[in-house]
Amino acid sequence: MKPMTIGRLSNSAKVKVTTIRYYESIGLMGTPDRSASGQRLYASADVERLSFVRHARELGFSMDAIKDLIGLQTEPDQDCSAVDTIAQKQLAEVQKRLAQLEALERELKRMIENCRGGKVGGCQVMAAINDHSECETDKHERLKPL
Amino acid sequence: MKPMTIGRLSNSAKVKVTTIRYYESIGLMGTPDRSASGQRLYASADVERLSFVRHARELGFSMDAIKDLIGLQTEPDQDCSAVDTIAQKQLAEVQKRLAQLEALERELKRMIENCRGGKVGGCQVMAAINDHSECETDKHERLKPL
DNA sequence: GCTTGCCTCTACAGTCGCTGTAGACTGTAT
DNA sequence: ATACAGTCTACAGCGACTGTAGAGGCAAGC
Repeated sequence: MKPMTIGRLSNSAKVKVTTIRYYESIGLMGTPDRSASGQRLYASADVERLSFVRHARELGFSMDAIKDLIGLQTEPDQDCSAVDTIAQKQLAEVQKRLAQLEALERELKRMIENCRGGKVGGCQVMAAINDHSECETDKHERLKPL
Repeated sequence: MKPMTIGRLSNSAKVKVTTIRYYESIGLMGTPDRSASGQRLYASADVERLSFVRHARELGFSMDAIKDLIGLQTEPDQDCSAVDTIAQKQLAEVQKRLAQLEALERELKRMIENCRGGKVGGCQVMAAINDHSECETDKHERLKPL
């Protein structure tokens, strides 16, 4: 069980060094031991914890949700429905976002198909952006960044 | 053609007052006339321009892309292929994002379906986040926020 | 004229989840 | 001994806004 430096942890868990320090600063990673010269020292359990965070991020969970999940992980005797709830919420958000993006895709395709070339002045794409009146995306809330 | 204040423009174009000022600060809205007391004064052309920006944002275009589109709008005699290119690029990004989210949806569904209740210690959702080894989302680049 | 109450002004800090930079120190290989 | 990669702290920046503070402007009712 020899401790590893932050760089090795970074390689093992595939999370950048700077990001690890950031996670520490927001309380996701606890405060690691330090060597005599002040370098952070990690154990293999930290690789797992950090990988867990990375996987959860890849699944689109927010930092807050991940904090909750980590909290639950440390109480293995609790009922697992809290975990299920968080995952369900995440799925619902993904599906909502999917619906928005599908509407967007239809809209963009429609715009592009109507474009027959020519000058900007008569461009149907421009016209479509300008006259958005009967567009379904209008009904949705503001789109999060792509 | 009586000029309107920023609040009326905000109502007409459905863009918040603060956002209008922000757009001005990044050069999307030009510098409006001012009343004797320093209040911004807009014309109906500004409603159209601002609505155009809002529609483009709703379609997910980046600020840079919108700047380009506005630039093109002011030269109506140019060939419209530049507009088409920007829209195509946007569609491609939407489709890429859709593919990512669909993979995510499958993954989350799989996780949740495997959950049979019980204690956190044996939770399959947790296990799925932990052991992500054969997960397709791993192959994708980092996910943008939902 | 005066008050009420909303509108507008500027300037700057905060959001999220990091990333990048500067400048100094540490550890290891040759 | 030297070179070079790794690590440290502290802080600024990203995009696209949003929120705040504190001041001044404007129209309507009394």
